[in-house]
Amino acid sequence: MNPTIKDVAKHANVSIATVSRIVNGLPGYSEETKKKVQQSIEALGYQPNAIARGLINKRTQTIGVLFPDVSGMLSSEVLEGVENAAHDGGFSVIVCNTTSSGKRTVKYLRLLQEKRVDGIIFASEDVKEEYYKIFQEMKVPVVLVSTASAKYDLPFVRVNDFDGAFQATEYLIHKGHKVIGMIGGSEEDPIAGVPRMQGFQKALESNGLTYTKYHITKNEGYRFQNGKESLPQLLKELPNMTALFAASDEMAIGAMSAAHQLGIRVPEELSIIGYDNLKIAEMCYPPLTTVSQPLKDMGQTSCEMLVSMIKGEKQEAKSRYMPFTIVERQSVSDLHDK
Amino acid sequence: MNPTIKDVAKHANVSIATVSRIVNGLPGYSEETKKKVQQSIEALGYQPNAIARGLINKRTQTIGVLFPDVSGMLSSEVLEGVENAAHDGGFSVIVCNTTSSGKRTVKYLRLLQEKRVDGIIFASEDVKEEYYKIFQEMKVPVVLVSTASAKYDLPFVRVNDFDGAFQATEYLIHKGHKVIGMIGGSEEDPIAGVPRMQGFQKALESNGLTYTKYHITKNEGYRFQNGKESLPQLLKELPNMTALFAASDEMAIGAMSAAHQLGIRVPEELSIIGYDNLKIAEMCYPPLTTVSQPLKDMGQTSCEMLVSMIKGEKQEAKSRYMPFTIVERQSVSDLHDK
DNA sequence: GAGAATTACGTAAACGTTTACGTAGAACGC
DNA sequence: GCGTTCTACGTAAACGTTTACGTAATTCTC
Repeated sequence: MNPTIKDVAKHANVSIATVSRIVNGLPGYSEETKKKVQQSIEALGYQPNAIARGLINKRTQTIGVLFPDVSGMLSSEVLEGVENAAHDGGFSVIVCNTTSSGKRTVKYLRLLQEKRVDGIIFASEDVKEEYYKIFQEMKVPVVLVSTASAKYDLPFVRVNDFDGAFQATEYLIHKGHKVIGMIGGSEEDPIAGVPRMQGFQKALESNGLTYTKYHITKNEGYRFQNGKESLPQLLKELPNMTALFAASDEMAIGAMSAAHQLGIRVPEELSIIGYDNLKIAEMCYPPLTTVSQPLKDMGQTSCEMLVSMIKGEKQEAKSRYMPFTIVERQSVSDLHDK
Repeated sequence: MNPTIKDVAKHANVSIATVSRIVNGLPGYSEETKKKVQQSIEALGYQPNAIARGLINKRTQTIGVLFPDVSGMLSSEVLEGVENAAHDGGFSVIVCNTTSSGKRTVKYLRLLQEKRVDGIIFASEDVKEEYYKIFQEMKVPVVLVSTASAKYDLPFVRVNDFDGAFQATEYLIHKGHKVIGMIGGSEEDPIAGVPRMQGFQKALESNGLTYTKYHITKNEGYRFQNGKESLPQLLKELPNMTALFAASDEMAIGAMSAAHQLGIRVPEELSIIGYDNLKIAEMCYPPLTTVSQPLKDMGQTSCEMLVSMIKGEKQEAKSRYMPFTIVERQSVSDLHDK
């Protein structure tokens, strides 16, 4: 098997305690023995065993990350940030794909509990009571990213969706649009669904434009297909609509795709603004104007928060709203120009 | 702290050995004590400590996955498959983002070694000697996904890129195209770069079409931007080109984007076929015809192979070429129809 | 130059499991 | 009824570390 600290000790003719001290940079040995031991380590190719270490330190230097959809573009950008910060902080990350079904989440949480992860990042999903109980049992820090919890006091990192939607809508209004529709998410979704619809509604109303429930189509998810199917619906309700706000980039691009098929030119006949700023937003044609969530940053800061909580620096890290921006590309036209 | 096996033993008035046997389903106790112990486990909320278990079993039930670009769409789809299979096999996955630079790869490999992962999945990157040495030191199974190694005998899971490129090109030829360009990857890349160019060349030549080095633009990467910049170049060399094969979907979509800007209609004036079949392939407009790599499947089977190697079922799992297919969408026109 | 403080180690317990081995009692064979 | 084989446990070592504590030798203090 791999050489252990004992082998090194024997080889260098010292005790294991001394080797341990040298490996961990603790004081208590001469320069001479240090060299001797380091040579033995080299010679044997010794690598400390993190498992044994974890057992005694009660620290695994590992965090768990739960995503409802690992392969989703949103998740993967957040993951990149998380992984980055974790690595910088000396942690590894175990990814768990909860597949947006509850049963698997609990299984994963139990697994992470058994593996004694030092902390958890929980993404894009609502925190159910069941989950929260396990969090408490585990007694490890948890931070929510791209979600939040009304019921439980857990630190989160996200953008203010109400404001984001509000400003996206006002952006369209300022471009001279008067009849604006929205492709929305789910009314059941208190995180990304409802606030974006409310922001949209508020923007219309505070700018003196009419708002009815027919201005929004509701969807189960936030996928391409949802957007594609929503456009015709919306068009039926609002035939003279000149612009629309989609609650996700995927839906926005779905709508663009539907528009192409219907022979509606974007942005000449229909302006579209999205939400997320995924990588695809600049790849589609026309490039999508959208509300940019700093996804990677969000992953990164959430992980930094978690790490500092683990290290005990901040017992109660406080939640953060991340800044969003509207990135202007070419899917929105300015009616004033005509 | 969390209750340990000792606490359970005390609570149930048995020895820790008995508790261990019951927890692990080994024989050697009466139904009566089993019940008693299970009740104690319930009462205390005992969860076995996987770290302690790992220490003694020399099995962590964890695998490491190395990607050069975690947030890339290709990686994330593969990751989903890997995660899935790992979970089914009772393993957790630690993700590592090697960021396509070598230095970090070695650091990660060392880390995985310290954490005593049971196996490694290595994706989309060339296996350098340095890495291979560590693989050997670690003495754990490794499987390559979406890559392969000429020098080292490591099992891989991938598609045959030469064939894929060949068929993609023939697809265009069968649609009546005579002047076909390619947006290629890197000549330095023996995995995804060279074989795809060779497949392209071979297809042209065996169908009696002219091939020159000007038929291919070479690129450092496989990204959107590479494709976008390549189209004008290619058009300069081949002004009467009617179709092109891009070595990745991102590049294909980059080319589509450039075409839009240049006022070239796809597919009427220019047909484009991609490679990968990422999710964006069906989201762009027009939807991209492309050669489909079963990304998720590849992740899944590579992980299944790894797990069975870990379990010792197959000492030497053999490499697998996965089937690709050409999925026809709307970015290629049939010249015979005119 | 004697006592105190410091340095440079070594010893052994602890972390939470698994498991080889031992053993007392029960069941069995005849 | 006596030896044998099971059954149902318990004991203790082992996995590879960290670390509190002990101790001998060295250095310092005056």
